[in-house]
Parts: sequence; C-alpha cells; structure tokens
Amino acid sequence: MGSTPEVVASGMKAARSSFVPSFSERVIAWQKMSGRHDLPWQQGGDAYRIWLSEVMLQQTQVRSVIPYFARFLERFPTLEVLAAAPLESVLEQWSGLGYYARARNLHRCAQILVHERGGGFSAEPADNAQLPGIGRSTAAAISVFAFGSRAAILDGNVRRVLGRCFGIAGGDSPARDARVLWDLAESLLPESDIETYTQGMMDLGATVCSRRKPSCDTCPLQGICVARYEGRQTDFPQRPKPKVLPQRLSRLLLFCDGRRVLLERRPPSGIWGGLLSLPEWSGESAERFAENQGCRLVDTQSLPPVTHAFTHFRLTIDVLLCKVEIAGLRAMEVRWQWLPLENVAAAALPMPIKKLLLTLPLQG
DNA sequence: AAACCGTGGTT
DNA sequence: TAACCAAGGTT
Repeated sequence: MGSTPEVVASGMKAARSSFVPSFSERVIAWQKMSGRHDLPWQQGGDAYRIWLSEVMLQQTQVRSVIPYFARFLERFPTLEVLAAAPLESVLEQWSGLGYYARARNLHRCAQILVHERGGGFSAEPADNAQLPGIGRSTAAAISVFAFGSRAAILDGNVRRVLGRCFGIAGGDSPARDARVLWDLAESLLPESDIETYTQGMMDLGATVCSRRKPSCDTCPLQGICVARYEGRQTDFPQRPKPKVLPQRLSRLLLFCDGRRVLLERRPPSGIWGGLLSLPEWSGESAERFAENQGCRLVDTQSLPPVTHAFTHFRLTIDVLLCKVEIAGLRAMEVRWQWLPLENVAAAALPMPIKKLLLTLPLQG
C-alpha cells in the first residue's frame, strides 16, 4: 500500500513545519541546553524567595545579588518573619545593595500580604502588580515562576532580545515602543513550558544577547534575527542621549569618642532614604553642634574628600572629623544615634559611609 | 514624560 | 579613568 502523493505531501509539510521551530520553541530548547539552572532562587522556589530575588535583581546584577539573597533569607526565612521585623533590620540587610526604596517597599509589601491578603501572593499578575515595589514585569515573573501562570515579562534583557530580533529600535516615542514590546512579548508566549521560556528569555539576554558583544553564533534566534541580518546588533536598543551629571557637595560631621560614632536617620524618602548616615553639616560651628549633642569637642580634622557617583548626580563628601568626649546622656531626638564602632559593619548605612567608617582608625 | 533612586564591575 | 552598564518601579 503506497502512500498517495497528497498524503506524502501533507506528511512532508507537517514534518517540515515541525523542523522550523517557533520563536518560543527556539528559546525553550536553548534554555534547556544552555541556560542557567543553578541560581539560588531557582532551587525549589516558593513565591517568597522568587519575589525576593526578583526585587533584588531589579537593576542589579546576579553576581551582586547572590550574597545578599543568602544573608537576607537567613535573617528573614519566611514572609511572616519579614512582615514582623522592624524596618531597621530590613535596611540593615539591604545596606550596600542600593535603591533602598526596594527595601522599604519589600517590607511594606510583606505586611500587606500577611495582614490584608491572606498571607501570600496571587497567581494573577494583575493582583500582584498592585503591591508596592512590584510593577508589571516583576508581577509577571512572580506569577510565572511561583504559579506557572502564563504571563509576559519585559525586563531589560527581554527588551534587548525582542528589540534586536524584531528590529524595534524605537526613537520618537518610548511609550509607543513599550506598548509594541509588551504586545510582542505577550504574543510570543508558549502554551506550555512557560517557566523555561521566561527564564530562557532572561538568560539569553544576560549571556548570549549581551549589550556590547552579543554571541550571535551561539544564539537560537540567529536565523530569524533582524538586527543580525542587518548587522546592526548594537543599534538595539537605542540608547538615550547621555546627560551631564550634576555635581553636588555634602558636608558631613563625624563625631567619635573613640568607641562610638554619632549617626542621624535620613528622611524616609530621597537619596539613602531611611538609612543611618553621618549628620549633614550646614556650616554652623562644630562647637555649637557638639554642645547640642551633649558632648565636648576635643579636636577637629578635615578629611580628604570622598567622591561617589550616583545614577543621576555626582557627590563629593567633605567630612569634618570631630574627636569628642560625651559629657552626659541628654535626651536626643530619635533620629540621632550613637553607634558602637563594632556595629558599623552590620548597620543600615550607605556604602560610601560604611566604607569610610571601616577605613578610618577611629578606635581609642 | 521625565526625573529620581545605588552600587560594583567592565571597558 | 571616566563612562558605561545591569532581572525596574514610583512619582
């Protein structure tokens, strides 16, 4: 019984189409073979760990996050422990990781989940996107990895992969680009294997489809990528014009009696919001400042300026080191705190301040 | 819409 | 070394 030409033809057609993998099939196959599978938050990830990792990874590289992730989980093993902890201890664990609104939002989010939302996340991305610190992409990632929901992420990696593969360079309207990319991301979702696909898009962007030197020869999308076809990989995504960073100057006081340093709680919003730092000095006399803090000024010394680069400005820090004797414990406002030197490393301090205090010979 | 919000590593 | 870059969200 030979096959009819029609059967053969349709069979060939079916066979042929199965050998032209779809976008998602390419990503999934690549992920299984070449993606990352041993990141700490990929091991038996419950929603709490997945959420924590996604927030820590916002604008932050994997290598930087790994030690913070482990320490944070050791201190706050569960969502309930985190919700019950004081914000101060959360900021202590976050110290050095940057973008401290993430830590404040994380803490608030934990309390909302525990006290108002039945103790956990929803499988529905739109629900989770209502929570503080969780936008559309992070909400989708949580729903995908914790619940297997079918939702699209659009982080920097996915933007770059899609922008290159489909030749979306943008330009005049970032809002329109975002809408196009989100629609594209959703239209490409596979019917199954959503976790592998989502991790694959992230890993592809992080390893193969990198910003400067993409490894197109090992890319599963090399046959369908517009940017590669046109040799314009580095045109995607289009980068905004660099702006001249403003220069700011901050004058800080370092009061130390040989055993403790005087710190001031920063306002809850703005740069280093909610952290402890050295008190800002408006220029009044150091003697007067000392008097107000209930201590006697023994010696002062200007330290070499410290420079620090933020995303949107450069900061020069002038520090006046003041050796003091604490005269008496007067009632201070809660924002003031004498911190023992041995507690500096674990305190909720901005990194440049922590490094300064750990570098200086303040003992004795 | 655009500004704001950290830090460490790479080039 | 200065500039660039990295798993965004909020206001």
